[in-house]
Amino acid sequence: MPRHWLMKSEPFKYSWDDLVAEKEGTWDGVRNHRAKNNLAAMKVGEEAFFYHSREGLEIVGICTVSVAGITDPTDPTGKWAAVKVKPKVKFPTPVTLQQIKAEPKLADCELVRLGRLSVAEITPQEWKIICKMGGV
DNA sequence: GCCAACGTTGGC
DNA sequence: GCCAACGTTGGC
Repeated sequence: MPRHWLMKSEPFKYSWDDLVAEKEGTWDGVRNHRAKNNLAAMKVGEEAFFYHSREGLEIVGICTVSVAGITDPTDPTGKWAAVKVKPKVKFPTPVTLQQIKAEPKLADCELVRLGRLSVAEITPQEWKIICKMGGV
């Protein structure tokens, strides 16, 4: 059973459009153990929402894990994990944080509960609801 | 090994 | 720009 994820990025650092332009992006720079555990658990082919934090505050699309279980190239100690992702689809309607908080079924997802977690897991039910809200 | 102080993240 | 939440650090 593939798991689902949500990855946060600040759009002025690395946005959805940047990922699309690059075709494949390395998700690195994570320095939080819980986020790292999520990164390390990802498998090739699993899908993740791409969320814009600080600015936008919305899920803008879905990306697919293309390379899993690599060590973070930006980390000199080699202790942190990273993955590579490819853009899959852009949401016709981005799903905002307000919408997620307003939906009782989504109100206790990791994204809302652990606001500062940069890589969160999404349950299959939450995944379906958010896809529908995004118009996919 | 505990806990207070401090730094960082991210929503508002 | 502020502040709450959380992680990390360092003194004891």
